[in-house]
Amino acid sequence: MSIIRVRFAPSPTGYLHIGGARTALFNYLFARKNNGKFILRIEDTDFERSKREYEDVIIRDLKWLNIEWDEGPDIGGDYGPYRQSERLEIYKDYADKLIKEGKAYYCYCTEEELEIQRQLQLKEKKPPIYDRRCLNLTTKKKQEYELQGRKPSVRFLVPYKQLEFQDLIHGRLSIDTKLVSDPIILKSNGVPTYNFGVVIDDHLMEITHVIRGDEHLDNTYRQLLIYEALSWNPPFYGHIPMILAPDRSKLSKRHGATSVEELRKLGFINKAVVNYIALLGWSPKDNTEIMPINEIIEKFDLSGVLDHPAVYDIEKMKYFNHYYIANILQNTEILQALKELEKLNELEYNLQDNLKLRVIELEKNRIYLLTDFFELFDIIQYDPIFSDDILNELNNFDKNIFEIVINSLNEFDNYDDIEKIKSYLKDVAKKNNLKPGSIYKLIRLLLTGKHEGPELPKIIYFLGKKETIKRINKIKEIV
RNA sequence: GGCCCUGUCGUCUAGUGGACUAGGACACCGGCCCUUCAAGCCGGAGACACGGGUUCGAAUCCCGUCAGGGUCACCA
Repeated sequence: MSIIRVRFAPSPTGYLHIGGARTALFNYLFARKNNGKFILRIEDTDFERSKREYEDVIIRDLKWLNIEWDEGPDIGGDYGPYRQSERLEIYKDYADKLIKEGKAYYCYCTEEELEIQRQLQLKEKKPPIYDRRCLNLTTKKKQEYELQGRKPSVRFLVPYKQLEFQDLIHGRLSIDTKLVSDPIILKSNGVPTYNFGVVIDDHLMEITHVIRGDEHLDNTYRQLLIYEALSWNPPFYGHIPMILAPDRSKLSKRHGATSVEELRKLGFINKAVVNYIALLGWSPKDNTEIMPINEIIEKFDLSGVLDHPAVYDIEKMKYFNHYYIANILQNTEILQALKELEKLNELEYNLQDNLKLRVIELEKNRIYLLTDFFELFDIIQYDPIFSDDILNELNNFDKNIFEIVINSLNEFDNYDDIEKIKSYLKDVAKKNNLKPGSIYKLIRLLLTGKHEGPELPKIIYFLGKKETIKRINKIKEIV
């Protein structure tokens, strides 16, 4: 039994999004679970749209998710190169071989001609299938085209038959290949198209299992046919269901945060994201949800992957994030993530690690996104900003309560003990026959300019006596 | 339009002919706690798309209908 080899083969035409990340993750899980190899291959044969910077972003984001590959463009391997743009001469030989054997043919049709043809067929409500007008071109006609300056593309000649294969997720699938149009395998500029490139590379890289999105289901038949023409054994295929937007349409930018980069900027934790997307279309036998990656690997089973699409629900992912922050991550891990996040969002808090760590410890139970920590950071680092409404509210407060609050805070000394702050404030209220809520509200407003936020004793604790008094005196002058 | 795939609470799912009064999680609603917003704890509401079969028995098997998605590029 040869070793299992899988791959993730993105084209660098955009950011790594949730769907791609999940496909990569399932390949990674399958490889790790079966002690196989996971390969990253860049499919950059579309020179118009491919950009090196996208490749960099994809690699960076996969790394952020801790999805690691054994071979790839950045680290090399025995089956390289791992960028299709660096393998161009390989494909041409195989295309020539197919032509020589009569399994492929030159096509001199221009893109415009093909487009007209397609529209015509569509208009007649017929499937847009290439009519093979270039299949039996005479030498004379070919020369004529060449003289016109036309450069031919190479089309694969689809043999008509009933074709079926066993999909790892959907089971037995079949189609009548009469419905499959002869695909172009080499563009007129000599660059392979997707359907040809994957076949050649998957074979040469000895890929054993192709795990990819459902949108490739129909491509599989074309690819299977090419394997057959080349007398190669095809890999196993597993088509995982797509991830849909809440409105059940294809997930895209307009549906909010769908790229890994955006999620990171919002304050998601990599482990939480991985855990969540692993559960999109798959669940372990025992229905556990929160699992560290090694447990996911251990429990992962491709046959347990569902065959119907899943809707992406960022709210549930937020809960996972909350759970990881509150219960799983070490404070130092959170601190590290916070630092990266500050850099990413171009924020700078001049707070010592020690202080940040204390904020983390005291706040992590109520935090959903890492960015939520910044709320308390802001309070500590910056003076409050008062809106007119808040100023108004402060003016309407009983001046006596003002005095009581200021005096009490001045007399108090145990600012380094949250419990003592808490009980002290309670006592102050009691002694003066006030509802605790009223003085809490006032102090909160004075210190932060807001109605909501972290627990008040915590705020006072982090501000300390000096800063607390300073802020109160400052606002007192205005009101 | 052809072809292909799919259909369990709003969402992710458990379920593989009897253990289903259909279980869990997020979200939602209510309560407790309480100095705000939360978090936490407790409770509640909420689904087998529809119609036919097969069977003693169907969420589970078959057929049809409807609905959703994918795909039909010199994009991947």
